[in-house]
Amino acid sequence: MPEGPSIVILREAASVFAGECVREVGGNSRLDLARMQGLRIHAVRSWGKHFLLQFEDFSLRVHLMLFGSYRIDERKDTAARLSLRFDNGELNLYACSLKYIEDDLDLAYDWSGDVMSDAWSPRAARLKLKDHPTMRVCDALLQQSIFAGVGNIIKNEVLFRIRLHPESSVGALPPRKLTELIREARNYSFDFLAWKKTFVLKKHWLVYTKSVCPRCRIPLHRAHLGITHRRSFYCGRCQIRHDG
DNA sequence: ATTCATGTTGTGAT
DNA sequence: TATCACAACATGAA
Repeated sequence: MPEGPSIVILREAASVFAGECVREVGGNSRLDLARMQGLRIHAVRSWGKHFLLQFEDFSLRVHLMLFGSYRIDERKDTAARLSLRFDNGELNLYACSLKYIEDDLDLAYDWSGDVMSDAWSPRAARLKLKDHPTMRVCDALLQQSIFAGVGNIIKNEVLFRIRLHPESSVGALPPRKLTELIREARNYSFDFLAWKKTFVLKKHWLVYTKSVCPRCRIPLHRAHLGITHRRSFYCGRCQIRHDG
C-alpha cells in the first residue's frame, strides 16, 4: 500500500469522515486512543506517505510502513491497530505506526516537499538537492525531506524513464537532467496514482521486478544500491551514469 | 516451508 | 561525533 499515491487514494476514500465525530474508538495501539473519543475530524490530509487526521488541537499521523493496510466500512479478520466508528461509517487501520502530532500541521510539515501536493515546489526540491552533491540519485529519490511520497517502485521507474543510472551523484547531473529528475518524480507519481486506481499499476512497470530492458532487450541489473540498500532494477546500457 | 519486500526508527558497535 | 550494520515491527505473495 505505502507509496505516496496509495496514501492519496486512502485520503480520498477517508475524506467522507471529514467533519464527522468519532463515536467509538478501538484498536491495539499503545497510543492513548481514547483521546480521540467524541472529537470531530477537522480535516483528512496526507503528506508523502503520512495519512493525517486533523482534530481541533492535535492530529493523528498514520504510517502504513511496509505492511500496513486499511478497510473502510469493512473489517479484516486480524485485530485492528486503530478502529474509528463514525455516524456514516468506519475506518479500520492495520499494522501501522500511529503517532500524535501536537503542532499545527501547516507548521509541522513542509508541504512543498510532497510530490503529490498542490504545494509541491520543483524549485524547493532543486535547492535541497544542491545541498547534497555527493548523494546518489537512488538515495535522493527516497529522501522524504526532498521527495516525500516517493518509494522504491517510483524510484526505479523514474530513473529508467529519464535514463539515469541509479548510482549517479546528484552534484554531477547536468542541469537538464536534474530538471528531468524532479519533474518525473512528480509526473510518474501521478501516473502511479491513475494506474493504481484502475488496478493496472503492475502491468505498467517497465523495470521494477523485471529482468529484461524493455528498450534494448538486454538483461537488467538487479542490486541493492545506495546507503539505503534498496532494490534497484536498471539497464546498464540505457541508463547513463553521471559521476563527479 | 522459507524468503523477501511498495518503510522507518532506534540501538549499539566501530 | 559520525557512520553503519542490524534489529524491530508486521503481512502476505511467490
